[in-house]
Amino acid sequence: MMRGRTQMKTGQFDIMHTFESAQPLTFFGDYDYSRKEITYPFMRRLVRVDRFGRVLEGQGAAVKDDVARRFRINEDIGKIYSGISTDGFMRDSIKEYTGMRLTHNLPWETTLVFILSQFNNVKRIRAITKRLMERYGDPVFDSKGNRAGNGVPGPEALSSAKVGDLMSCGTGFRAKYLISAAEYCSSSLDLDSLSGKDYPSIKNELMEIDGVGDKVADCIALMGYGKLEAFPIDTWIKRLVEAVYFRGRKRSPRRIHEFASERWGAYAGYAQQYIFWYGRSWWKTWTSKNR
DNA sequence: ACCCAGGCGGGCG
DNA sequence: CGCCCGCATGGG
Repeated sequence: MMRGRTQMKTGQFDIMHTFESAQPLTFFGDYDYSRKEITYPFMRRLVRVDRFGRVLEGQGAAVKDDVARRFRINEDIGKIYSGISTDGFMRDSIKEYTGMRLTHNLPWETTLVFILSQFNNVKRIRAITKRLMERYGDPVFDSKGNRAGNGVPGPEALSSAKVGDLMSCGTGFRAKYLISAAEYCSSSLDLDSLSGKDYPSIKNELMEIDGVGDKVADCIALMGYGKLEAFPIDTWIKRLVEAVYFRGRKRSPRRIHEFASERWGAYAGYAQQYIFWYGRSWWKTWTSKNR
């Protein structure tokens, strides 16, 4: 782990891939394609980050700390790459998306986004999240003190929402899950208090939330708590792992978890992110070639 | 018209 | 334990 680094080296951070790769920031943050800058809400302030991971907007130590944690600035990604470069598929995925980093977001933001993700698509998750922010989020201010939209609504704000109101934001059948999760996380479970616990404990606690199953719990553990050994298995990961590593034979999620843990160990979550994002385009050419 | 999308809970054998 | 089903909604 390198110390004292205030910005990421070129090649270690690709801000566009990081933003686009269907992580929480994709859903509640924004990306300026010409300036190559991400903006996102944090503690009622607008935070702006450039392609080197430098903070351009947002005052205070809390903001600086959040940026460093959120983009994993002090992480040695070269070490992780060598750990997950187990074969040609992994090397190709890293080559294609070099600099794509896992983000480490706030637990509740991550929970909200991935409850919405179930049986849904990336574009729609983003649209729904944006609508919930507009309707239920607290206002966020830029460095000049001007209002710059709303933040992600906390569990308190959503616990009193009506199912019908959430559905009018497009949540569909996920409305009831979101409300019960908000109630649970604003009364029984303080998500932030889980931060110091280990991966299995966190996952078990998360799965007590109505609407959070195995896959969503792994996503929250990975992208909301930074547990890099978590390996979320969605439909893409399942069929990609089966195709690449099991000659297309069906494998249960339990066996895929075992496989990922043995193969990529403490960095399985990073492997998962690269398999997921690279594999979606790989799948199209592979299936057309093998028909 | 039909199919699918970063799943989950509930019911069944 | 594994399997099957329904579920809201919008885009291809």
